[in-house]
Amino acid sequence: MNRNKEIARIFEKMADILEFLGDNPYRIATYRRVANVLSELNVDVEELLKSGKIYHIPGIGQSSVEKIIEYLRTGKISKYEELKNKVPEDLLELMEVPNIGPKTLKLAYEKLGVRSKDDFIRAVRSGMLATLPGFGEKKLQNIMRGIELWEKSKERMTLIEAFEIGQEYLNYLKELKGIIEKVELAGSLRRRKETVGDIDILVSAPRQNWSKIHEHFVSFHGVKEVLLKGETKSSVILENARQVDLRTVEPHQWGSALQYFTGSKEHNIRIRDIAKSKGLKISEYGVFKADTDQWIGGSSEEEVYELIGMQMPPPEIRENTGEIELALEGRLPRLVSFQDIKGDFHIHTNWSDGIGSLEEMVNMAYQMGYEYVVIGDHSQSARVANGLDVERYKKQWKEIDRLQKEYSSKGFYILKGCEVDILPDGSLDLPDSVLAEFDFVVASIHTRFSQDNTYRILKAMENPYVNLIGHPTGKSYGSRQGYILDMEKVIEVAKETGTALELNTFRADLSPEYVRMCMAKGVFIAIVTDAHAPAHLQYMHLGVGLARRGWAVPELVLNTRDVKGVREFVLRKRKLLAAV
DNA sequence: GCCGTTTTCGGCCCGACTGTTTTCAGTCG
Repeated sequence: MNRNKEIARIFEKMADILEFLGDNPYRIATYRRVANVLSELNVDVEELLKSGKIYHIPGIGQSSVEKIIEYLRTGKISKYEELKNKVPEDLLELMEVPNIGPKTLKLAYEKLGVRSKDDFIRAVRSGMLATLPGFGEKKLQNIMRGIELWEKSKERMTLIEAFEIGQEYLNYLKELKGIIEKVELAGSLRRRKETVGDIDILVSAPRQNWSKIHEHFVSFHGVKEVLLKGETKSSVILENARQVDLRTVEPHQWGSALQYFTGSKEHNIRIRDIAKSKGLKISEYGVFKADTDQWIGGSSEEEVYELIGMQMPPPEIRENTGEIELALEGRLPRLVSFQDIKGDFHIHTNWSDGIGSLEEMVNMAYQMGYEYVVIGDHSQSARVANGLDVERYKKQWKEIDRLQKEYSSKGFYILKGCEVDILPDGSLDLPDSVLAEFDFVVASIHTRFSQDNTYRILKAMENPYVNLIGHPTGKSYGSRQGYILDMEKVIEVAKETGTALELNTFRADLSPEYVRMCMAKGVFIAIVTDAHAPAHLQYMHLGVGLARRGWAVPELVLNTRDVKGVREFVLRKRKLLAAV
């Protein structure tokens, strides 16, 4: 799986270099597309090669296949080795900087002998860049600001952070009651991507209101800088260095605009291509007849897709990784939705490292409209997290029993659970005799992140009382890479033992690719919030979004089961491994 | 570089904003 990403990275680099060199833009787009396809792939590229399926992946042609074969055989791609010598790598990095593109870099490289990032910054400061044609004072300022911005915000926002900012901005814009018609978050945030670059907001309103809306938008209290402000488009930087973009369209353009600004780019390119083949043209302003430019629709997203003869894929899967083909055939699966969720399997209380009391946490779960919640406080070896020993778990159970009496009449169940540590040798932090008394057991790794932990997880799954592997990859939102793990093996053993894998909303652990692998192999996932405070439970809908990105279907999401179904899941494993 | 119910050659998604121009190039999404 990692090889897919490695090859993808090389194709991405080659695209950058070719762009710098001023190569054919369509070849560059092709390289980027290959990179995108490879990194989203849920099967190892060598397998696709063996089965010949790689030749049927749209976007990957003969020439790319040859490069992939070369990489698998030699570990290198000669075309890349050759291209690498044509431009200093340090300089290419600057392609990520806002307001600096290939043309600017090329010019600086050729006319000023700029060879590195520092060279470039010196050339700006010393006024050398200003001597080039087309570089006025404003442009230089923008470039300098771009560099500052880039250095400050190299890391992207987590989905949760982006959602919170987006929601606050949304509420602020809704103050313009009667002036705006509809307002919605778009872009990668709407697609529930694990990380978000900047926040896109779309508003529909009659044209005469637009300038008032953009004025209001840039006057938001958290705005530090206005990057641009126009009639249809504005862009601001907030105090926390995050960027927010606003687009305005007329009410009848709402659907086509929302479709367009939701993306992904790869998805939209295909959509427009399909429209074109049917004699239509799609832009953010609507669906048009290609020959006459006559507007034929686009007030709703459904209508846009219907006009080009396909189902509407949910935003979360609009990545051009197979959803378009299925939508054209009318065979999109029904993905899990928040309404299907009946409980949360992994929350903490102030018995360990949470800040909510047992009662507060349970009450919040009940308020969420759930049927049950699993209390999953840490076990003893998690000392920094105030982990519980057997005696304290038993005390907690009494408290749960007391609370349960109160909630029984409401048809709500509090399941006794724990997040038991998987120790370095793969054994568990609590004896089987105690584990057997829990209703539901989550097992997680919290130590030795730098080693291959496959054996620990496999061993934990072999335990008849372990129902769910907590944050299986150890990843935490890109900030922590996660340990080395043979996920294919983990998924295989999860299937054999009847163990579920956790999709952890806070960490965005279990990537979409892995969720798709689980779905393909018939392995259950459980979406959890890992809440450490009552309010955290509300992020469940974002966890559902992450699961949908992995094409999760309700049948294989444990949270869609009622309490009886969950107990059956637990019992089935115990029987399977002959523990009862 | 990829692709084909008009095509194995000749196309390839579409538009906004900015800055430096005076009709357009560069960058972005």
